Amino acid sequence: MSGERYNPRESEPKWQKVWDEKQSFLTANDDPRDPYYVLEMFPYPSGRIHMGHVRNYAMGDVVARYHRAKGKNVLHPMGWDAFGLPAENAAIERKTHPGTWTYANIEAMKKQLKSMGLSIDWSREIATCSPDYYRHQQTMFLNMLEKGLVTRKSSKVNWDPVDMTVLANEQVIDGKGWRSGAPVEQRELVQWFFKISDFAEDLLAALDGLTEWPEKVRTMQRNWIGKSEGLRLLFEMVRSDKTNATSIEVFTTRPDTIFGASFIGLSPDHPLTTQLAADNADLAAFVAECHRHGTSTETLEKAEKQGFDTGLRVKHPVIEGETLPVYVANFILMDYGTGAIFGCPAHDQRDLDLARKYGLSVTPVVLPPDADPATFSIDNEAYTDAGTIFNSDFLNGLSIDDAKKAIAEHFGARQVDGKPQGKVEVNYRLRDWGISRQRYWGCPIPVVHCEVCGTVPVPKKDLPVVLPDDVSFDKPGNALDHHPTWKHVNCPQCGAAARRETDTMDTFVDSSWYFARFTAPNADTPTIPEIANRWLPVDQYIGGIEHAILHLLYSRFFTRAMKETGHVGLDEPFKGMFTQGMVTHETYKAETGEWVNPTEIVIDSEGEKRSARHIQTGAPITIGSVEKMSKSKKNVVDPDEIVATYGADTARWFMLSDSPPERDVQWTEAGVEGASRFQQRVWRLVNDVVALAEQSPDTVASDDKNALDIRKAVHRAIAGVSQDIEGLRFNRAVAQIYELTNVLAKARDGKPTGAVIAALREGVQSLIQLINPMMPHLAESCWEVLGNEGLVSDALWPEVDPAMLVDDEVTLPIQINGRRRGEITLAKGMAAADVESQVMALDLVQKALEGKEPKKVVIVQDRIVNIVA
RNA sequence: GCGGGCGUGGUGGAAUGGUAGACACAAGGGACUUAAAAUCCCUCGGCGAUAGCUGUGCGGGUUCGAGUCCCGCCGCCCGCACCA
Repeated sequence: MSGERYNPRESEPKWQKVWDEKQSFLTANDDPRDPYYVLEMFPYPSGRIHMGHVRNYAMGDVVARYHRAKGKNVLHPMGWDAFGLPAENAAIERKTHPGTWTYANIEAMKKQLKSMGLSIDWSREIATCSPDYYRHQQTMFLNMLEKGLVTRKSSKVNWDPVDMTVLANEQVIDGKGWRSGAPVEQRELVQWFFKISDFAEDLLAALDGLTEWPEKVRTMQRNWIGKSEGLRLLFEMVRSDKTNATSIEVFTTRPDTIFGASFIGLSPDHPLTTQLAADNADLAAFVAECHRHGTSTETLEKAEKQGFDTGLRVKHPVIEGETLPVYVANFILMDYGTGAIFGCPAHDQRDLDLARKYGLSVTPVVLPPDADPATFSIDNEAYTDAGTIFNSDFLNGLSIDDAKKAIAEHFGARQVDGKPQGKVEVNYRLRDWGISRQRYWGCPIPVVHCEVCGTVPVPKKDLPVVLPDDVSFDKPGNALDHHPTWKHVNCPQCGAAARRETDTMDTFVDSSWYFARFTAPNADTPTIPEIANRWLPVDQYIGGIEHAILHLLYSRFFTRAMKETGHVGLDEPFKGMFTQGMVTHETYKAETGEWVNPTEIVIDSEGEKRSARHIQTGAPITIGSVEKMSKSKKNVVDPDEIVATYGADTARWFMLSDSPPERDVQWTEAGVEGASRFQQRVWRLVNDVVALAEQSPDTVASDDKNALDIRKAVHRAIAGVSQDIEGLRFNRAVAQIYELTNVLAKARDGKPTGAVIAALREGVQSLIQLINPMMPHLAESCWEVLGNEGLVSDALWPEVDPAMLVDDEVTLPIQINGRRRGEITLAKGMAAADVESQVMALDLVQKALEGKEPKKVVIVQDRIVNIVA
């Protein structure tokens, strides 16, 4: 028996079947135990899982199985983020329906996930492309429409010319579409929006309460929301025949620098610019030029500051009799603030660049600390740091903050055009969330456009608005719009011929509430609020950092919107958030420069030197850098092959060991083999101990020192592993399990007495329970060998005996002048005076002191002794 | 440019201000074997024969004591980026 190797290929499917048959991981909503909701970001059904999924779901499963063992009612569901463009591309390439392709992929991936042995309640599985799911999304869209959380407006949008659809700001990365990578163009389109900006302040403020989120993610969201406090300020215009506008409104965060103002800047898209350009061909050409360059971020960055003098002038608001020129400038954005600024070149680099180019005045008004007001001047670098206001009449001598307050009061009390000249205002960078996508494979937006009644919601009794099946992807663009009949309907209000909305929703809408749907996946309503409120927020959410802004911010907004529409009773969907690192692998390159897959090469090691050659041709292969696994670099490892070769437990164990979970992990063949060896070691240990116990049935002399040491090691491990799993430090939990295994194996090999064997028997029992969340199949097999009734998956987590964590002796390091010179083993908790007399009596101490008295003796109880000679 | 993070053996990484390098991988040596695989044992930051000295990117500081805290550099990574 003990000679047999553990065979995961036999054992893993066996236990998966047992779990299935016993419905081990089904979760009841009415279970009275404490609820615990653990969720990993659901996958896009691309057809195959990758190692990133394995890592993500291995972590989630550890958390789920641990809390199950701790007696919680654990919800651990899985679903599919099933709408999206790849299905349409596949439809074009393979002449299949996007749904056919998607559901086939779901089947394939589900099989793969099941082979991992995850403790998932598959009865709650959802696919966002199913009408059973998206009908509720349509209901909520209409609820949100009623509540004024949805608008339709014409807006300049990011247009992806490859995917032929609109992208949200968040989906544009470095000026390129997040999926297609194509440079994004600006277009003017009528779009549906969720009014996420109404929640900007709340979304920002509530970040402080998300204490179980990574600081990095919170920071990224804070920056994205981009709150800035400033002043809206009216500049009175000097009369001109070019326009009848009487004032220009600007937004500034630096009103304290108003005495240094030297021009007004307008966005090329400012209404006044547009008006002036109508009669001014040169200005029109300038604006057109700005638009040409205005699309990609890269060009923006390098673009020179350019301005166009409109000839208009405004009155300087605080310097009597002085006027300022009005420029149109290429760097001013229309959709931030008011689309107009006042330029203070001395204290803003962009303004300075423009001022130098057009010879405008540069007056410093903030004096750096220690600078001499008589000689301080600005060269080609604006001064943006703290200082004291000068050259500024009634603001002189104030700090920047005080000056801001003073000038806000000053302008608040004055009137221009019958309004206060200045008004304190808060601005956010966060824009409304444009959800319209000109695609077929998405959730239809349930409205009808009627010439008479305008935009009419589809009556709720007519939901869901279902996607038509008979679609063709022969033409580029929106197949829904191209469908011959689908969009032609009668107006639900007046009955006249009308047109269905053919935009579908951004797939980020689908993933903004799936976590709520899991709590009642078959309900007739989007949620059953009492049930959702019991489960939510998700106790532990785990996923990739790439969703730090998009998905997590949208979900936070959507949860608030669901609260306002009565579907849930809370604001924040995710109490604990964890972002795991990527899975990386070495890259391999042939002499031809082509990337080569790891399976096609063999590594030769000679000492520490490694070289690679092609298996078939023997051609030399260059070992390249370690990179994120990607198809393009061919440095991917297929989870199916790993499971087939080593088993799921080995893959899971390796994904959890060594690297801290938030950091990248490097997949190596040697590492996997190490994990696999450990699996065999555990199997052997358990079998050996069982055999020993059978031969030596008599038990327990509890004062046996060796047996006690084993028990202590076991309980230390239980305590440590529990803490590490709760803190998501899986690599440290793994290390502690190794440590315990080493202790137990050593005891097995050391001619164990009856008492030791009894302790060992208990020890391996606990060890298997500690291993269970990580290698559940192995654990079940060992559990069986140990002669337990039932499944280890159903067993409660071992209890820590606090008495076993206490040592009555402790070994203190002895430092002399901060350097370690020796150690002493004393009774734990010994009084400082007693410790001192014991330590001072030591030869090594007396030798070091050379007969002198120590200057000082520091004793930290049970930790350290430091003697200052 | 702004914001955040990180820098520890050959490698991945441990270390509530208290014995730096737990645990693992790689490497080297040995045992068992006809041989191999598997397994087990030993060594493994550097210098040194030992005692010892030295060592956590670099330079300072606080402290009885610093990988950890503070200041200043250097390097790498990530995010945002004409947001007034």
